[in-house]
Formats: sequence, C-alpha cells, structure tokens
Amino acid sequence: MDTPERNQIAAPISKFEDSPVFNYINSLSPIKPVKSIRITQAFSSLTFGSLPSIFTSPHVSSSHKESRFLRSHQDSDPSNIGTSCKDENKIPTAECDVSDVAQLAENESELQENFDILVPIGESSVEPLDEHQEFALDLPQSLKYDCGSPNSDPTPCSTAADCTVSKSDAPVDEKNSQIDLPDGRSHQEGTSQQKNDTGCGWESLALESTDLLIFSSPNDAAAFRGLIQRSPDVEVGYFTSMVSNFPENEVSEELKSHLLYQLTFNEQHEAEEPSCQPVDPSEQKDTNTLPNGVAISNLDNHTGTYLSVNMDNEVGAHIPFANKPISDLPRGMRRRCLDFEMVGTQQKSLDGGSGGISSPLLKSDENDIPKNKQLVVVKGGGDSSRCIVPGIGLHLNALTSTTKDSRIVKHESLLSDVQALNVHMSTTSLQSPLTNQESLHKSLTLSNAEEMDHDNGLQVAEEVSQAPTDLNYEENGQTSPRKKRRRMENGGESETCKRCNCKKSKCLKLYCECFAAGVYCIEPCACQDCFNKPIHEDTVLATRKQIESRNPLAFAPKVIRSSESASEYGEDSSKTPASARHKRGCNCKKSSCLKKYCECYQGGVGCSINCRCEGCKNAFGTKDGSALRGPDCEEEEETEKCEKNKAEKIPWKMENENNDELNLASALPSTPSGFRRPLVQLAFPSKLKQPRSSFVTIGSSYALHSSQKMGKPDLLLPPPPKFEKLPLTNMEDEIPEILCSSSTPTASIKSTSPNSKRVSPPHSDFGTSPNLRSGRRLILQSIPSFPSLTPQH
DNA sequence: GAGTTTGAAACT
DNA sequence: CAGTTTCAAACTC
Repeated sequence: MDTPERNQIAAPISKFEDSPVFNYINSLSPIKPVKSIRITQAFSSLTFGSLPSIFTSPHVSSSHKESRFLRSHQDSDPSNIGTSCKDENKIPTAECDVSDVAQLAENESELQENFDILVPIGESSVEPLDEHQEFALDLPQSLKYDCGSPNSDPTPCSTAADCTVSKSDAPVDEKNSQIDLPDGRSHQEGTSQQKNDTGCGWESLALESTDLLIFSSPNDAAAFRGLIQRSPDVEVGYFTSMVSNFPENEVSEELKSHLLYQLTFNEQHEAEEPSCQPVDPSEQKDTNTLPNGVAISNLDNHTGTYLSVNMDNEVGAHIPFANKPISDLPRGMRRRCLDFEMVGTQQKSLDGGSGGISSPLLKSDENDIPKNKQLVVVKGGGDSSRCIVPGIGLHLNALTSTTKDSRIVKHESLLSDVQALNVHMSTTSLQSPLTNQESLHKSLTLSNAEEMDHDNGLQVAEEVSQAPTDLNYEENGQTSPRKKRRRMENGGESETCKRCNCKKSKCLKLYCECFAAGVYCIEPCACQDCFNKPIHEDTVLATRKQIESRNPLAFAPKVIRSSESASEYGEDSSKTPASARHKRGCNCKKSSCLKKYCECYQGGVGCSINCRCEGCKNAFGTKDGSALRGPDCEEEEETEKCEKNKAEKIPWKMENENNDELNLASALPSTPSGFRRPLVQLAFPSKLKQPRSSFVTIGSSYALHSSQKMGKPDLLLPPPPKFEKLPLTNMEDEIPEILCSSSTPTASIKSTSPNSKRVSPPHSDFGTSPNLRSGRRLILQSIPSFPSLTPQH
C-alpha cells in the first residue's frame, strides 16, 4: 500500500494540474478547486466510511493494517499539506485547518518520506486534491494528538475573525503539531507565512483543526482510535475499489485520504455530536452564506459538522456527486461504530446535554422506522447506541441476506437518509436532495460491486439509525428503561432496541436482553455493573464465545419465520400465522402460553411440537396444532383474557411480525425503505439435531440491527465491530467446519447455526472487507439466509 | 414504583 | 440429562 501510494503521489503531484482528475475536479467546481477536492472526499468517505464503521472489527491485526494504510496516506499528505496550504490561499481557513491537523497527525517517518516528495511539490500549488489527501491522512493522527492537547476546547470559529483569534491561542497547538511532525515543521513554516498572507494562519487553522480533532473526552478519543483501527480492512477495500474506478492513481490516493479523513472526522463528530446538533443548523446556515463554503464556524463545535457543511456548500454548488449525503452517510456509519465503542461514555455525557446526539443513527434503529430520518433525532444517546449494538449483534443477519435487490433498496434508503441528513445537518445547505441522490448513485456506481455492498450495508445501517429521528429520543433516553420499553412496544417501535435492567448478570448472560441480542448496553439500560459495553469488548466476546460453545444457537433468533419453516413444522406451520415458529419452543406451565412469559407468544408465533408447554392456549396456535387460534382469542375460557390481550397482541404482535423475523432486527430501526430484511429463515432439513426446531432463523432482528445493526455493527457494530473479531474467530474456529461441511442446514444449524448467527454478524461485517469475506463464505454455507456483509439491508 | 409471578438461562 | 438455582422480564397492585 505504502509504496504504491507514495509513488503515485510523488509523480502525480507534480503533474497534478495536468492530470485528468484534476481537470475533472476543476470542471466540477469551477469556483474553487479546493471545494472540488472536498467533494471527492465526501464521495469517497461516503462509500468508504459507512461500512468500516459499522463493521469495524475488533481484529487487532486489522488495526495494524489500518494504521499502515493511514500512514501511507499520510506520507503523501505531508507534502500535500505543505503545498496545499500554500496553494490554498483561496480557502484559507477551512482547508488550512485541515492541513494543520493533518500535519500534526503525520508520523515522523512518513513525514520524512513525504518531505522528499514535498520538496518538489511544495512549490507547486498543490491543489485541493492534495489538501484533501493530507486531511484524510493527517486527521486521524491529529485527532489522537488533539485528545491529549490542553487546548482541546473546541471553541467554534464561525468566522474568519474567530479563526484569527483562535490563532493567537493556537500557538500551543501549533507547537504540538510541529513537535509531532518532525518533517511537518518545514511545512508548517512555509505554510505559516502563507497563512498570514491569506488571513487564515496555519496556527488558526491548526487551532481550529485541533479543536475539531479534540475529543470531548478521552473515551471518545479511544473510541475514535478504535474505529480507525477497526475499519482498516474495509477502508482498504473501498480505497482499492475507488482507485480502480478512477483513471489515475493520484485520484485514488486523494480519495483514500479523504475517506480516511472523513472517517476520523466522523468519529470526532460523533463524539462531539451532542453539542453539535443544536449548533449545527445555525452554523451550517452561516457556512452556507459564506461563498467559500467555509464551515469554520462548524468546526468549533464539531468537526464533523464542519466538514459536512463545507461539503454541502461546495457540493451543492458544483460537484455532481452529492457529497453531503455521502459524507453524512459515512457519519452515520461511524456514529454507529462510535456508539458501540462509546456507547457507555459518550452517550451518558451526551444524554445529559442534548439528548445523546452521538449515535443518532443507532438510536434511529431503536426507534421505529424513522419517519424523518433526521440525524438530529439521533438522539443518540442510549437509543442510538443501542440500536447500534443490536446492529452489531444483528450484523450477521443483516449482512447475510443482502442481494442485489437489497442493494438497490439500500441505496434508495441511503439516498433518502442522505437527504434527510442534508435537511437536518445542513438545513441551509444549498444542495438539492436530488443532487445528493444523484451523487450518491454515481458514487455507488463508481464503487465496485463489493464496495457497493459495503456501502449499502453501511447505508442501510445509517438509514436505520437515522430513521428513528424523532426528537423524542431525548425524552426516551431520559425515561426509565421500562418506560422506554413500553413506549417502544406501544409506540410500535421496534422491540429490538432493548433496554435491560440487569443487576447481577453484568449483562454478560443471556438473561440480558441486550447481550442476548448481540447489542451493547446503552444508557437507557438500567443495568448495574454492566460489562456489555464496548469498553469490555474482549469480555463480551469471550463470554459470547463461551455461551456459544455451550449452545451454538444461543444467539440465534428465537423465532423462525419462513414458508420453509412451516413446511418443516408441518401442522404447526399451518397454525402459525406467519408460518413462524419458536426455535426451541416454550416450556410454559402456568401462563398457558397466553402471556409474554411465553416466548412463542411473545414472538407472535404459535407453539409447535417443539414446545413443552402445559395447557397451551397460545392464541397464535397451540402446540397441538389443533387450531390456529391466531391472536384472536377463540377459546372460550380465554376469550376474556384474549380480549384484554388483543389490544396487546395486535400491537406487539404486529411489531413481532415486522420485527419477528428479525427479532433483533426489529431493534434495527425499521427503515422506511425496507431495510428490514425479510426474515432469513434457514430451512434446514430434518438433519438438524435440534430437538425442538428444525430451523434456525438467522437472525431476525439481529440482521436489522446489525446494519445497522448494527452496524453492528454494524451494524456495524459497530458491532458490529466488536463482534466482528469474535465472530470471525469463532466462525473460523468453531463454526467454520460446520458451516463448510454441513451440507445439510440442520446440522449446521445445530452446531453452528446459532453461533454462526451470532458470529455471522461480525463475519458479515468482515465480509464487507475483503479479509472478512472468508468468514462470510462459511456463514453463507451454513446459513443460507445470512446476508453477506454487503447486505446492507 | 414496589412487589409478585413466570419461565428461560445457568448451574450442579 | 434432570433437577435446582439464578436471573430478569412480565405482570400485578
């Protein structure tokens, strides 16, 4: 990676102006080349960011790769930075800031390398592209540095004047940056002069950048780091794909750097989001007013917003690729990831303030389908995080089922999300939604099929998270877990966003709904001594592994829906409304399967032969198979009860139907666009040992969550991210054989399916990345329904 | 909101 | 594998 990039960068830089890419950019943004660059960033970031964040994997190895990747980019960056700053008198503030940040981030070794390149380049006007690259490369590092910097205070500089003021303060930061960057110092010096000339000094920029970069809390920084590390594989994939699309290597580098930058930026943004949301709108408006598209004001509050603003302005003005939407999407992805990581810390802090902006997307998942999709709604807080977490847990499911169609859907949803983001994030953005969509489509088209998948997955997650939008989030977050649940249920929101109240299990046992759903606990949870948080990822994964070792299906969806399932169940299947059945069946003795104590009833499915219940009166179908009563209470005795329950049944049952397939998935925000995956039911032949259920449902809710859910992680998570490592390892270690070998679904299911399901999420995540693909294959074999990472759905 | 009931999960 | 205990959700008051 490094070598090729370097080579590319060095040569291209000199040729930059001549390069077709450059020309193209210029054509796009006649006003300012810099803007065009940003646009490219947004685009790249969009494709790139979404997936990584969601699927960020815990794999350490991946982190290394990422770091390398970043470094390589950085190498190119330094030179670019220096030049860019100089060149960019036009866009002094914003870009300079970025460049400053980048400089800070630059590694010494890298810097040296870059310098070599820089010397020649320095004079030349590094055009926006270079700058972007620099930003992308440097930002990550700079962010890290900033975390520790005393000047972390993100004082917003709405205007150039502000920036200048900050400059006075900046000196410290600059020093730091200079120190950090051995080679970069030279750049800074050169640039500093220019800064003065331009009116936006390096210092000011550096300060701003530092502000942006600075994490509100150490935790955030850590989370951010984690994100960066996690996503490397995916990023690489995106980059490669992106590069392939572009004619010249130079462009690819730029894109990569941009992507990286955006990723980092997003992370920051997520961390900082809470405060940002309120401010963003006004700021964005302000930025919009600025001809240059300087989003400086936003920078103070949140770098993420800042970038987005710029993007909006720029993109809206000229670039065909809707950058904003793109940029937003990545953010959503990142947010999810961040949520995973930061759920505990950030959300809390956020909740206190604005209501947890940090992980809006994730929250959205929790919420029903976000009608508005507003990022702001994100609320972040607990909900979002939760949503994210589920996403992670669900990742496998969500990923597995992805198909081209799903991709399309995702794209659409993404577009919608993007639009929503645009609306919310930049209320003032000049861009029209259509343009954004177009840009998104273009970006998608550009990306490789795999990339597309990844993007879609990310996008999907984003959508989910975003969907939740209601401003109510804050309220919900504040409310007690029970109230939230009830609201969710009543409101029809997905039950998937579960909030536990564990006191003794540390949320590391299946008692914990969150843990069982493969989601990290979030603020809304009232759990005590909770270890089901990104901070304890290792513990969570280890515990999961243990549980899966005992019961591979432990994390598998409890309710399987599918025509197949019905066939397997035979009579039972006919009974259940949706031909869905509880995987293991219930063991009710006193509730007559008429209350939510009964998992079958709770899942909105009839009891099956697998059930050991006594006196089954399940309204959805008794295990006798005698009659499907359905939710309607047919039985005489229970008629009254039924009536009482009806109200409940219908509502929650409906939820189940929507969510049931993916119980967890339901947690994922039901996306208007249809994010919800169809239940992936694995119809396994009789072979399955599973005593009770022949099928394994892949993941119902998980899948949805994953995409989102998570995204988890994710979606992602980020679960996605967490799960990724374990799942992969688990899959490979534990399940792989089963999946691969098991020609028969049942066998796979029994031994692996549950695990695979669980595991799969992470795998799926990986699947997005080339590295992960291997895991995906295994999963697919074992579990047909599993969506690939791409799934986006 | 506190207490009870219930059944899954975990343990032996 | 069966029995018991633990646990947290669901439910009731």
